Amino acid sequence: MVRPSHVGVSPAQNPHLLHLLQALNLSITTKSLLLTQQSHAQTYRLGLAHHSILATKLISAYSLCKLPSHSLLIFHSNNPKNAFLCNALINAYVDNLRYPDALTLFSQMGTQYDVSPDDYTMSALLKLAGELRDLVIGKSVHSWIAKTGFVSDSILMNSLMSMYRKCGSGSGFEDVRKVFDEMPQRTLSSWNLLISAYGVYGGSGFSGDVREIVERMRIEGVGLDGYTVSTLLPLCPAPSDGRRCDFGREIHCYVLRRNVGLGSADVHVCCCLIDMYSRAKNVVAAWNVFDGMSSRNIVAWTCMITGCVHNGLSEKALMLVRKMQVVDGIEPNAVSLISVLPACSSLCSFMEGKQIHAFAIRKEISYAMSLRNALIDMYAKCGSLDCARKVFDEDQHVRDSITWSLMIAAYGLHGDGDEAIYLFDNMLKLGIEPDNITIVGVLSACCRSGFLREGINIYKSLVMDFGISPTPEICSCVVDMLGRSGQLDRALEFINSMPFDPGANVWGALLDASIIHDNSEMRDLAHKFLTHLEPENPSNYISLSNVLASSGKWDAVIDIRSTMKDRGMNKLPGCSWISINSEMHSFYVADKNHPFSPLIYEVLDNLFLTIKESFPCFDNFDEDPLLGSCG
DNA sequence: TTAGGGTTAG
Repeated sequence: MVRPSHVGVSPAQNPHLLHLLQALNLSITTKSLLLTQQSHAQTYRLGLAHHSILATKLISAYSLCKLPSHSLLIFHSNNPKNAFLCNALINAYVDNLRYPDALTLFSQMGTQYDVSPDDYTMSALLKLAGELRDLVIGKSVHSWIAKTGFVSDSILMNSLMSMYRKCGSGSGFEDVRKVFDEMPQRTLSSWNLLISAYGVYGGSGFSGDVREIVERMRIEGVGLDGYTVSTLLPLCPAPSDGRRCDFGREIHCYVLRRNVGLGSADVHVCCCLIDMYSRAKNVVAAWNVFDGMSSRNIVAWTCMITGCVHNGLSEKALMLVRKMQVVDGIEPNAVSLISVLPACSSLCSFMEGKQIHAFAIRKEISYAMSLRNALIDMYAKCGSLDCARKVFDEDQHVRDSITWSLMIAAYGLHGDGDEAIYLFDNMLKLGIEPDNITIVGVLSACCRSGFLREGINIYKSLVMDFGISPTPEICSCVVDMLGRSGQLDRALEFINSMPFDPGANVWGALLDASIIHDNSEMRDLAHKFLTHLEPENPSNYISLSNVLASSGKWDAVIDIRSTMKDRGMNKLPGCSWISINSEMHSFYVADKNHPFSPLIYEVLDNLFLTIKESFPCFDNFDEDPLLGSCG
């Protein structure tokens, strides 16, 4: 294709022009506004303000500095227009999310400026179509490519794959693969886009495993680069997926052997490795990758923090937040704080959580919705409903369905069913659609507060008026509500009417309820199903064993304990903990190892006495098998 | 001047 010639002399003939081009290339690489403005001023000083190559570069440079309006001024001051100027401005609009302006300019190219769109124009439009998820525009460009014979342009075809990957069309992976299959020439990016599409669509429309794509790459002699690796690693299954997780390790070995990317200096690849090992519960391997990195950015630190939190290493996660500032001088951002807040919850470390909140306020990032949601969750789980509510009330315009769900669940957790229902009603009145987690939150709140009628009414209304399909978790809440209120027959009737096979959580709810209400027939039924569904879960045996022991049925207890022994089942004893003056105190059931044990049990005995006096129905309190060990 | 990668809340 013949390109329009630029106005003015060539860079080789004019050293000033060459110098300015180099300066503008540097402005583009560094995204420096100062350098862009200085270069812009120089174009006037040297009488090159209307040189179209410089103008094109200036349009791109101002766009990268997030000033597309400046790009437009440059465009207007250069005549006649050519494809370079138009494409640069269309790209500036697309990159700065000004999609309608990009489309307007595209339509003006032929009508107003007498410029024909080219492959670069189409590439920009494919990016726009992808961002807008506009398949009509995307398919129009596809037709243009087919008509003009640009199918041999592998970069443009890669843009087409990218568009189909973003838009999805119901055919999912198939559309992307079709473009890939029909490409006369492929680049490594074509393979990377294919793998990326596999990740987006989970391989639907593709019968094989992602490993088959990698194997094809090997057969065709295409090596993996940093992009390939960081696209593949998130697809490696964690052990909980029930599949082998060797693939991630194989990729890691490949990275080390071939020094993919820049090996330990490739932050992207290392972050993906940390994430892969963390998901595989191999936090030691994740830590080794992190320690071996030659330089770490905020994402790397946050990856490692997340890895620690997901693997129960809460103290280490909090330590990393301090260390990232001291060692690398990197301040945590909103994502880092969101990642570490669950560590405060799991340690019940209210003060640490509050310090993180204060830090977010100081750094003026506390308004971010995700961070506020994480703060609500942390405060509720650390026992401060008031602080959670303060964050919730801060700005009613910065609330999404998760914000509401968290606050409803917080009231449920703290036994305030009335407020949970009140908030749920308000949420519906404001037109915010509840999702399954909101529903579980409000039903659990009803259950905990003993609000059977209210809970059942909410459930019925959601199914009848909102057309919500009950999930196993929602059904489990209903069984729990009915069971705890003593309506065991109704709970069983509900289980039998469920549109799917009841899972362990449903039978578990019935088992707990039948133990509370001493219904041995229902208890044995629930236990039978539960152990059938989860034969290796020790909790299912322990709960029954405790009940049988309390009623003196020692033969049955011995049977259960020997079954557990035969199957090698061990259950870690439950543990509670509390942080007092930054010191953690933990307690097991009937634990008397704490130095203040005599005092603690004295206070506990007094509490039991007070409850007994207030509620005579608790006369058999200290004979209760679940509480007897405390006294 | 056109394509592809990493961390986050219930």
